[in-house]
Amino acid sequence: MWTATNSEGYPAPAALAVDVVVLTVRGQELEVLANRGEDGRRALPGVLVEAGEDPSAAARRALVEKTGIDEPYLEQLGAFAAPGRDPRGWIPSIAWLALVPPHAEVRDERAGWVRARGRYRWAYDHRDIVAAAIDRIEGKLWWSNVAVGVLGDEFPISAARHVYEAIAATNYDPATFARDLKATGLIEPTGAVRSGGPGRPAAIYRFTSRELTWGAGRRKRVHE
Amino acid sequence: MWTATNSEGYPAPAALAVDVVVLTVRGQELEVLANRGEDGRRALPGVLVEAGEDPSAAARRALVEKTGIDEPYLEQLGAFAAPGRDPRGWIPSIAWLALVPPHAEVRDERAGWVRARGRYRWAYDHRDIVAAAIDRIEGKLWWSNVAVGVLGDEFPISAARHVYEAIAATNYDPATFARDLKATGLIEPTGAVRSGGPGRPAAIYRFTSRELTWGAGRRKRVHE
DNA sequence: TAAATAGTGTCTATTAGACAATATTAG
DNA sequence: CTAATATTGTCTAATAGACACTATTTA
Repeated sequence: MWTATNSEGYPAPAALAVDVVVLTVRGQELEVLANRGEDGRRALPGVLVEAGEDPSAAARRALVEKTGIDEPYLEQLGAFAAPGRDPRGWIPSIAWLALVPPHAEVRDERAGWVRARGRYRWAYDHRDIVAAAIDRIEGKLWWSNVAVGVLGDEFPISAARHVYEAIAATNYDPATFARDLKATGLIEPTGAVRSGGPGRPAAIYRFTSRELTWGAGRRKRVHE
Repeated sequence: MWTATNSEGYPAPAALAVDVVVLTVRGQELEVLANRGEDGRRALPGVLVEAGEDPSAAARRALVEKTGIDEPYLEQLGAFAAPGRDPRGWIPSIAWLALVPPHAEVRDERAGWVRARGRYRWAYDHRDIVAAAIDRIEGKLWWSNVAVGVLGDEFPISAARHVYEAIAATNYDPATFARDLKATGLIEPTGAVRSGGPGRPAAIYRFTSRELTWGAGRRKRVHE
């Protein structure tokens, strides 16, 4: 059991942790990066915050340890600090949501992608943290360009649709989806088209900004 | 400068704090409870989390110290833990949003209500925390029953309108407001009516639940 | 009575979902 | 050609804002 006492003589947290919910969309699934522990429980990537370190930097550090991603979309989910959450001692955690492209390299062999909505046994309070991450991204999906984290620089609308469908856990009509995504004002055509498979070549779009931006809010179906 | 070292020999946070953004609506204004410091800067009510204490309990404790409120609407805003945020040392803070009725007693004579959107000098990073609180409540206003924290058990629609207008910083048409608030499904008529001043007596409503509930989402104007 | 507030009804522009119809590619 | 995907266009129901009009109270 880790303990700490501060210079005033009072008990202090033994450490400050960050845990990162790294999400991507692979195939038709929203997936989360998880370590498999010895006891079969999954665990989120995490590190302890160092003295003088900004927690967002620690989250980025945890992410780089597991993947090659250096500039992810990263957003704070909140603090998870219930007593007893960490068996090592009093260690509050700041949870983060990261969105990365599906081709992100996974460096750690103990880590792998699992379905974000799957029913696994999670270590600590990581089940709650993953649930918070899914809620957060569902809520922001149609109001911001969060999906920028998963999509590459340039993409056809259909690729965006697959990402949105996986996050929202629903299916969108291709025509209506394209109309409504364009109406957000978050994407713009590059002018290029992409052929390849069968079917009419698709116009290629990009997000007008890769920073977090709020678009013309849209109330779209989520789930089913 | 407070410091701490954990049992493993590494630097640890000197303490864990909570800060609470206590909001209410008085008159036509969204107001926040603030302490006035010696240097003229405002500061949010806050306490240090005790060992073994749940941070939400610490937030409630900070609130009870300043007001007589025992069962506020309380929601976590997130962790604020940038290095140097607290001159006393490495003290991460978990920020909370509390919504209380306007008649809440203020016990501490150094504390008082100030306009939430006013331009004051704030201590620490409290300006950011207050801004986060305003963003949060604006965003949830028409999607949930958060306003339950400010309104009493029973109220006429006009009282709800004043609260919503202060939070959204806008004016709503009374007829349209009533129609749309009822359409959320979050309120129900008590059957009672209230007369008193001039004008037709108003039907009295209550929230169907005083716990946080999500209603039929509504995209309403905010600001102006 | 006038003034004030509450509540009903209506009109319009926008929007989301569904889906028909057309366009353009690969095989 | 057929199958597959992209894109345009149309229809409808729901919704938000505006506002006219009616209802009921106090002074």
